[in-house]
Amino acid sequence: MADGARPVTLQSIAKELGLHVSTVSRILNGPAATGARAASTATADRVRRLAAELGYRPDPHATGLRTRRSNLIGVLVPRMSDLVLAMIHEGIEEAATAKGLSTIVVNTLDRPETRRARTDMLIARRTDGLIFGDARVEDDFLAEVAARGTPFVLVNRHSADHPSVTCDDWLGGRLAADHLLGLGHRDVAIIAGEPHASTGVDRVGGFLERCAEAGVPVPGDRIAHGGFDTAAGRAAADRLLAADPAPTAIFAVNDFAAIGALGAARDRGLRVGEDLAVMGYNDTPLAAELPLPLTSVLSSTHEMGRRALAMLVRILAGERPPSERLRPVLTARASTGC
Amino acid sequence: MADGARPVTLQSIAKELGLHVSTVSRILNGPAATGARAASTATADRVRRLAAELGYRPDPHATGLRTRRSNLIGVLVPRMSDLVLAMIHEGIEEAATAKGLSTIVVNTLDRPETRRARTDMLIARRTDGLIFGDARVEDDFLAEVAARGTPFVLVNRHSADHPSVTCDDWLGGRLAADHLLGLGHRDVAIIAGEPHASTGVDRVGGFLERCAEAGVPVPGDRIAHGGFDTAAGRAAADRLLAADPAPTAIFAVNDFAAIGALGAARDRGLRVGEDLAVMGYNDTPLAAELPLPLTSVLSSTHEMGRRALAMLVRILAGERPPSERLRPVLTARASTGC
DNA sequence: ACGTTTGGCCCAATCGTTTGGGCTATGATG
DNA sequence: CATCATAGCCCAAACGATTGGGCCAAACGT
Repeated sequence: MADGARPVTLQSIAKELGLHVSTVSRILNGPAATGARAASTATADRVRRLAAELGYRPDPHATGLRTRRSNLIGVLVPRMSDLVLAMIHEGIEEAATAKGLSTIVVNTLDRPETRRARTDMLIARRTDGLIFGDARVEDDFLAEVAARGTPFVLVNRHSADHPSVTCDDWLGGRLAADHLLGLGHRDVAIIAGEPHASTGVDRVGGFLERCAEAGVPVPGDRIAHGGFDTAAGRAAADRLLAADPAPTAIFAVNDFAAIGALGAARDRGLRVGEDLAVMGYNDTPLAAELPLPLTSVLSSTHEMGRRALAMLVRILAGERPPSERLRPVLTARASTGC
Repeated sequence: MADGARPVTLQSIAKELGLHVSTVSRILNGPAATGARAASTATADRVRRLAAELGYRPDPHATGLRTRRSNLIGVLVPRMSDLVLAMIHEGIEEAATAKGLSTIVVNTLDRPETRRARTDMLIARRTDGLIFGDARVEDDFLAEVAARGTPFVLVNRHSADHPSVTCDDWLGGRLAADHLLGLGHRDVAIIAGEPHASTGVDRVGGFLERCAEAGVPVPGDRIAHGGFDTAAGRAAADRLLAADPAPTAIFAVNDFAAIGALGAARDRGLRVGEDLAVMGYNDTPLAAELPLPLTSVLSSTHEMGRRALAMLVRILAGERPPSERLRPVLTARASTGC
């Protein structure tokens, strides 16, 4: 506390105590090993005490300049207003804080130019590493970033063999299919999300695989692509439900899209959970609390974020950790008649 | 592009061109005024060309060390998984990018210790200024931060006379009351959110004021406090609807709380829009797309974020801009029978 | 023809830390 | 008693950019 004018630096502490700045530096920050050799315990105590009293905080600019490490991690997400990404970021931040790192988050809006510009900016800021939450199925840009030598991991979506932490979306898709098939549905439709996101692609893939195993065909016109948000979900459901006969169940690869589907169903006078089964994905906090609780598949977003950061830290330390897939869990609720 | 080993610095450019580093610095960055006096246009061109070719990016650590500016803004929010804050942040980020600034966002979870720790960290990182999205009605901490000399603005919630950009929540509350009164409701209830947030307090205040003007009393047991999320909204609505007689309309100060109320109403067999009117606040993208579209009051979150950043920039420039209140707009939908 | 301006640069200090080497007593060792 | 290790410090050179002053020559004014 109690500064006001002059910032407190190693210099000021050193002078105050009649020591050399390097001595103070080693005491305050050096690894215990060096610290021990650097000064007597008595001196070290005096230094630490004064530093605490003065509220000394090393200048990250100076440190960064010298060490070439900023302790900053860049996080790129399509947009933070997507709840899933916001929760992942909370996990990232939690883990980062524990490691003394901070994050700079940027919204790329899933737009290549924005993404490139923001990535450039993050690298120009000398972030130590990046976490991409907006990987695309075919993603040359990532290879480019890798070639430039910037360490990064992917989260939520995977791409090629770049290190990533994701939910096992393929399995999640299978679980979803399993659930609907178990309820007796034989004519199911999918709101598939954007084709460039592995999340959607895998969920659909797993779903279709399971359906195929059960001998239930899902023709192409039962699959509607589009965005991950409510409006897109509503539009997609409108298309699907316009068919005659209409499907008896809809699997949306995202809770918000599922909510849109609920709206579309209602507009058609369908009773969801009876005439039509609807399920989502991610098990957002909202899903359980909706007027009509939504069956959904939980992907542990928070945990994904934490692990992504942990993985990045390992990479920064020179390791080459393998990608991770988290286990999804299905929770059945009223929207599928449970 | 095309580096690989040695980072490109002013030095490397200067040496390559047989110039002095200071000359290169002035050309590349100095204000046009100095730039002109710094070198001939021919030299300036050569420098700029080479810099571009080599992909020179000034080292922010070095710059920051020298200039004592990091071009980083710290943003503190209760949590980014609150859609309202996420959207505000998008606005902040947009405006920040345009000014060459970046943001470090942290979640304070509305917890004082977390908040203090994260603020310390942001200051230790030498952020140029802070934006608080988690101001409290009685907030000594802000005074403390101000006393330490850290420039900041508040966004979304105001407190004391600290500079802030908020929605005119009082007016918003009045609009809400106006709407319900206009529909003939004379027994209304409020899901009021947390008492430490000015958003909730003001919305309730304006609402009550308008009701009083209309001669419609709203007794204390018609006001339920709690969180801003769906679960809290459901719990609050459960309490309110348990009364006999039950209110005919509920004003929730937040869309998510309103969604919870929708659930509670449904569980009681009430037809929202007919037996019971429910309205929210913020006009989240979700509100219009819900199975039962929600009447809500729009607070331009994006704009709020942009303005908050603009205001902070002015403060950093030494000005003392006045606080701003943005105009809310009510949109009537099916949940109030429209 | 001889100041004086000024265009075009270069010098060097500085910001705060980190870190590979000293340097000097003191105590232990042979 | 000479030698050596060691504890406990100090020195100084970075890191990369910024910035108030020079300094020199060419152009200009009278």
